[in-house]
Amino acid sequence: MASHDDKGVKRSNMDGNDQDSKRIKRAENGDAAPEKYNPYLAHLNEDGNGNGTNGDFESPLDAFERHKTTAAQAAQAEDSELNPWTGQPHSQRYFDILKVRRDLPVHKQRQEFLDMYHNTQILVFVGETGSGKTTQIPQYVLYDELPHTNGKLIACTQPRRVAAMSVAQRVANELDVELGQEVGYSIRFENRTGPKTMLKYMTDGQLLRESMHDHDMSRYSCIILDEAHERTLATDILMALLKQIAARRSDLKIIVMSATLDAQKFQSYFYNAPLLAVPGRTHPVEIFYTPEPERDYLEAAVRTVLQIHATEPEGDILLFLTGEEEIEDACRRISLEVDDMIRESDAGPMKVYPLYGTLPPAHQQRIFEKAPEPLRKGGRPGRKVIVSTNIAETSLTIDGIVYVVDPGFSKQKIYNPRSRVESLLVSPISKASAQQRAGRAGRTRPGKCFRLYTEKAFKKELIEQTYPEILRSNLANTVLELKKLGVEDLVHFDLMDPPAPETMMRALEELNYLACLDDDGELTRLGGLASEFPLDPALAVMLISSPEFYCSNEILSIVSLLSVPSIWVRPNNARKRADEMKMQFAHPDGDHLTLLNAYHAFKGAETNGDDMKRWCHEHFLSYRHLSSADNVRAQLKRIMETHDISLVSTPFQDKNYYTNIRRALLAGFFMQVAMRESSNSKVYKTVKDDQLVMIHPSTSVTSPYDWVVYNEFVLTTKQYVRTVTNIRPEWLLEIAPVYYDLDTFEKGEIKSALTRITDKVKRRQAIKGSGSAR
DNA sequence: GAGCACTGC
Repeated sequence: MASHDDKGVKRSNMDGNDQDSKRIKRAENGDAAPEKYNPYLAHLNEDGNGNGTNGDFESPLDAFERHKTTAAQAAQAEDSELNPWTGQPHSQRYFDILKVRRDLPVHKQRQEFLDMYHNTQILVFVGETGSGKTTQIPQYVLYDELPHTNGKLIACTQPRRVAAMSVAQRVANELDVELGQEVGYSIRFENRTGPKTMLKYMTDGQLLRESMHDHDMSRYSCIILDEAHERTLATDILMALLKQIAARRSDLKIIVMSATLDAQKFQSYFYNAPLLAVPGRTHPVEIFYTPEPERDYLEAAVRTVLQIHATEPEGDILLFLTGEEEIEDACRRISLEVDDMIRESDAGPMKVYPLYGTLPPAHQQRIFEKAPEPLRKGGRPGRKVIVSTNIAETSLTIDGIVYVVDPGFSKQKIYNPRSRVESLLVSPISKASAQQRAGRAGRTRPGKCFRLYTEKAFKKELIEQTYPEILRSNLANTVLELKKLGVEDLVHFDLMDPPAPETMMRALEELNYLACLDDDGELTRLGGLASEFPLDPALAVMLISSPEFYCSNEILSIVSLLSVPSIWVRPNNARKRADEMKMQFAHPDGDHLTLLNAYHAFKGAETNGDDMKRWCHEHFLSYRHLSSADNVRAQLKRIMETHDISLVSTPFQDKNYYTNIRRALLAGFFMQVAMRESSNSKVYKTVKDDQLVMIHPSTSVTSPYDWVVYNEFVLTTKQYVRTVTNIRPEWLLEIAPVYYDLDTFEKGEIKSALTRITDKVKRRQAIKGSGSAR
């Protein structure tokens, strides 16, 4: 409804004067009645025209005054026999949970919280793990915002979907309501909220998406940003936006919730907002450092795990490593050594579990199995060890961990704006990360953390905080979003950590080439359309342009496949068979086309009624990722339909079926093109930035052309381009004439090659022109 | 002839 041009217009009337008047009326009622805090007399003050809670019943809430709730008052309402929000009798489970809730550290400070909340627009809340902040604070707000009186919602954002879903479920139980009614959640692909919803958990990215169509976030009376210390891209942008919105909307309250470390940074960023700190509930963790730096951290890690097993009392171990390969390797080594230990020194049994994101969920679940029993009655106790990436640092909590082994490294995304390459690099972790890792040992009882670096290194070499994502990313997508969000002046957009000017410039340049921004940096129609899609700008532009190439159905499929993790499965023990299977789908001219073939085969088998899990397994394809591509496709298709982007195909028998698709790829990816150094060479040079690259060995392109378009640049042992498709250079000049304006090219092989091609095309056109009647 | 930290729309 609101295009980005009419921002600010709708505000005055949408906020609702009648809601204000209602609020005032209620305040008068309350003030007039001396019994205003007695919920049981509340109905005597009612004017009888149903401005009460959701149903027609007497609720203790009727005596509440917005932004004046006290902890005692709220507690009394919570103790009522009837649910104050629904009028239904409270269940026994409700009262059981209530007892547990009142035991949480945060409960003691409910009044203190409310006092602060009443007196400020923005509040910084610091609570360590186990404080109960994520579940309780939104409920404290609920009892103070009284959403039923003004129809506005309370939002609580989470960086991850699972968290949004599980916390919403928990809070629905705590409030004794059905999930999706008074309490709901909203994540990509799933909106479980309804007309009654008052409290909504959501991912930070989802709130950002929403705000693209509601620049003032006018649906909400309070927005709680949880886990703000994680500094996701979405949280950083939301913080800056909310800072702006707060100035326009005095009725909007904001709570920023974070773990301890950088609370002051949040405070000073939000105009010295007041701070409330609540202690957590964890057990002490003893920290050990190595006296000398370790040369080989993998070896040291394996050794430490075995030593714990040999000498420390019962309790499970968590070892942090950086990636799949390293983890599988460590698991093998630990298992072998433990077998020796059992034979030689009667050690207890030990089960080793790998844990990383690309592991299928069923395998991930295994980490929750119990530690093994002693090998014989009265024998040494069994133990489990989990060897994990950073996923166990934030996303997954495992109870029962007593020992943590921390070599001090993780893979981190790095962005180099000069070469425009994002890559993963094994880097030292931050102090905050190290602390978080250590904390994983103290969730159920006192624990120990073995850091495989010296205390001096911890103090002197580790940075305080991991750099926020916004400083480590290509910002093309972000800049497009900001433009759509109505942020006019990017340079003065008040981000907590402003990215390097060069990164901004690169993003603007990229968007300008993609015609999403005009030369003045204004959003174009294409740019506005592109921002509607949850895609990187190049993919969005490719999708929007695809009808011009008569293949939007196919490009839609390809874009979806490129938006999910790889659909190819290649188990270590069946690589050859997996590769052979992949060859069945291979298209000699391009990996994009191979992906499409696999997808079409998948959909064909589905129509046949095959058992798809089995079919995928047999064809070494990932059922999970193909299904999620299907999901993405449906979402993108809906967006295309709402914006009248037509879905068309070239008939499959037409000889141009694949050519059209290959040409359409260039509409978005004309900047990701490489030219072969010389014929028969394996080395390519990327256009304009002259990087030397090789085609990734996973390719299905059998006879590479001199020119290829690629989906991504990966920097591993070598510089590779991955997912490549053969193209003809004359297409470049035709499809992206601005970017391929030869005057803008540095002198070199690429420029001369393109010049030759331009001349050839001109000659050919001249002949055609003179030869045909047209 | 390699690899894929994690997350999100």
